[in-house]
Amino acid sequence: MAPDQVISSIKDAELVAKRRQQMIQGAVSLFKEKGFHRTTTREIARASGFSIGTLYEYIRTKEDVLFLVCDAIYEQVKTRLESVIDWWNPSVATLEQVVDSYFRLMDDMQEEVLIMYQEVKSLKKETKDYVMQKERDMVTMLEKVITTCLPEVMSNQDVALAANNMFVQGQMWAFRRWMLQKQFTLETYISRQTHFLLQALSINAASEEKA
Amino acid sequence: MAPDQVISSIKDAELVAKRRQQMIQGAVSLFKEKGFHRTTTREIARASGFSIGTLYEYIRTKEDVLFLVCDAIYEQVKTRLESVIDWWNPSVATLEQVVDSYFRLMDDMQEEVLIMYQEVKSLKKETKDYVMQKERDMVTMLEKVITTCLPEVMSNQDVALAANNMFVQGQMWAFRRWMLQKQFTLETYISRQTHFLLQALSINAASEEKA
Amino acid sequence: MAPDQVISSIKDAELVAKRRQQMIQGAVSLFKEKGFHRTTTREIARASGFSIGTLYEYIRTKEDVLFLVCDAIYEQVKTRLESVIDWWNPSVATLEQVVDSYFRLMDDMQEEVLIMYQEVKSLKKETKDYVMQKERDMVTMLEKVITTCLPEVMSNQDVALAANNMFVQGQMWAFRRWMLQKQFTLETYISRQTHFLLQALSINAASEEKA
Amino acid sequence: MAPDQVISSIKDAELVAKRRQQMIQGAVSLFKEKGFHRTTTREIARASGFSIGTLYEYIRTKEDVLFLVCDAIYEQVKTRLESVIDWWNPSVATLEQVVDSYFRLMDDMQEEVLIMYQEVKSLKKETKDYVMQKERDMVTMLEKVITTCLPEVMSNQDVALAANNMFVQGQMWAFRRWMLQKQFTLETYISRQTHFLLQALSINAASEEKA
DNA sequence: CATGAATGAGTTTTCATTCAT
DNA sequence: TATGAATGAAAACTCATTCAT
Repeated sequence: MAPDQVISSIKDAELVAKRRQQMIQGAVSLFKEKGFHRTTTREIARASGFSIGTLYEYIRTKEDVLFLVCDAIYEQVKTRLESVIDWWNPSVATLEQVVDSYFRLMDDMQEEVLIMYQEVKSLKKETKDYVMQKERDMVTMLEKVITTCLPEVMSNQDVALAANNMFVQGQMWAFRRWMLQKQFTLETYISRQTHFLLQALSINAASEEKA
Repeated sequence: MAPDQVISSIKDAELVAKRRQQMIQGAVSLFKEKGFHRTTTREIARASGFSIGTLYEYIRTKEDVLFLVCDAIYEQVKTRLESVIDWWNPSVATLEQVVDSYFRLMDDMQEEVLIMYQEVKSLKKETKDYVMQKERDMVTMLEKVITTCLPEVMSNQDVALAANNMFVQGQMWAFRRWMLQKQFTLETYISRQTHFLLQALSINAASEEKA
Repeated sequence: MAPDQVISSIKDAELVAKRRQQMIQGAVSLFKEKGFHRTTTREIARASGFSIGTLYEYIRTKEDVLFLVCDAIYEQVKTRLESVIDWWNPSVATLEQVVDSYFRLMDDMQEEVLIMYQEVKSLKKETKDYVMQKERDMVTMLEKVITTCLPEVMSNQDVALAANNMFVQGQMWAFRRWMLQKQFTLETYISRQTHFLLQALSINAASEEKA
Repeated sequence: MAPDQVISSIKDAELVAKRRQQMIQGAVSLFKEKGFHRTTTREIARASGFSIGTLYEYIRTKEDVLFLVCDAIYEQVKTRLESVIDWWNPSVATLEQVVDSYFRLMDDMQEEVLIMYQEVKSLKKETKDYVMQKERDMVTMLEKVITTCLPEVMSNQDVALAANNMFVQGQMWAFRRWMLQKQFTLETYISRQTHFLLQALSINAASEEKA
């Protein structure tokens, strides 16, 4: 479960998990405040509650911290999103429910989403790919929800597009909050975006059917 | 027009403009490649064709360069977008035309869009606000196009939301290219997004009218 | 016999000897590879087959390891050299035999000789003196061999010089191998050096006799 | 002349030469005192009379300093040795003169010779090869002197061996001073070594001639 | 006796910025 | 105006050593 791309000199796996948990917590709050590049490893150590030497017993490089953080965020989003989907009763209402939950999740995790958006690029290719795969997985999950919950048959491309849009619109609530959160409450934002989404989808489907 | 937030020791305004032009050009290509933080001022000076000493005659801090770059990018996007809008013949076709142009513009400026998305946060509040105002202006412009071109009457909120969605979907083509550009050509992306957008809007309008 | 300059917290002397044996073996192969300074105590512990904590039960500082290693090497050289000398039948042939054995010994222990040459200086005065005394002992031994085996009477100085030359020429085979071992096989090297040595000595003796 | 393996960010070549001269001087005295590994770059900078930042304008890594130092030492030895050889009047007396000068040179540069012997190994292969080539050149020079100055014809191997012996015996005066300089004055050392050398060579030649 | 997690002083290196020429 | 040498604070990372278990 723990990303073992990151090598630790500590043998006790449980301890590694615990310390990394502390580390992620400390680092996230620092990254929120000042970004990855402006945060020093010493600050991370201090915020995690241990010494710089100890920090480096659990990671190899500063980038490892970023990776751990990004991975943890994705994992959290993914877990929470999965827990909400009721695969057994597919219906438009279910879809609406998922959209609602997802948007609320994004609201909860605004800062974390920002970190992802702005810092993932600093990961080196290998680890970036790993993290992005998780994002792909989530979009795929949304695609499945859409396909399952909507009665109309849609092209794969349209499903993909809708899932992407929905995914980004959720994030948009976080990374454009300076703009949106002046004009919208979370409730109206969810409601109007859901409305748009469903109208676009059903009509789209309907019009495609006729054609 | 030139952002005079940034103070220069040089008197000759024309020269300042010229040197900053060189600077922006050099810096953009470096930021594309390695991001703001990993680019050094020496590299910027070299890429701009002058010495580090000269660089500092035209700016006060490294952040100034970032500001100049961000500002220039926004200015460029804004100018090109404005040039395309035909305010005198509002119609759905005009709207479609604007969407098309905007998406193609985003395609052209993928790298620059990425810089914006990932580096603006490194600006200090004051200058960040300045740059974001430009983004606000652009969304406002899109809102006007929507209001003007669509026959139906929509709530301000829905217009704002549609404009934001459209704006972000354009950017999404750039910052999610690793995902989207495997599945879509630019043409199909534009076509399906336009389709979704219009269906959502008109249906939305229609349904609101009835209500 | 075991260098008790180095203090251990462990009481059981036999165990101390055993562990230090492991330690020396591990350290020598590491020092050969990367030198004393570039080798870490953790690596030494691992190569010795126990933990870093255990390592420090048997030594006080990293330098102690170096001392132990140097001491062991000298001890080994000394022992092997002593074992070869036949004090009961002094003759030029015996001398030749000693030279031959010594050079072959140096050939066997090239890496160890290199460690000595390059790292002894890192010992602190006290321990360095201890180690160097062993070197002095060996030269003295060679002096005795020379005096005993050669019929001619030589000045103490000349004997000392000859012993030193011989000693260094043996080491030279190791630390100048990049140069010598392209031009000489061990056999020719031994043969020519022996030739030089004997000619110098006898002639010298002869000439001195005359004088 | 200056080793341009080592890259500097400073353009003014003269300045580079001057600063490196300062650097070498500072570093040599530190290396003499505590060796390469125990000397910090900050100490080198201070001893050179400039800041740590400036130090790094003239080199890339700490190892560069070592290379510069080793190179300078060799260059100095080589130059001084060359200057002493009188190629126009080859004779045994000339050979003796060269030996004498070389041994005195080694006496002058004892500390530097020690640095070479103990630290060259820390250079990376590439630069080590470069430095060692200089040593090879010097031995070659000695070989030429021997061949030219001695009337007898010797095998190449014997010439090479004699040159190596002579070379190492000079260095031996430096790196075994703790042993030798108690028993010998420089003068007696030179005189006896010369004696040995010549006797070995001529007799050798003589004996070979007979054979 | 053995272990290995914790520590933090110390090391090399970078780089934004200044200022004399 | 233009240059580029000089600066030093700050950063990432290492590693000998300790000590609780």
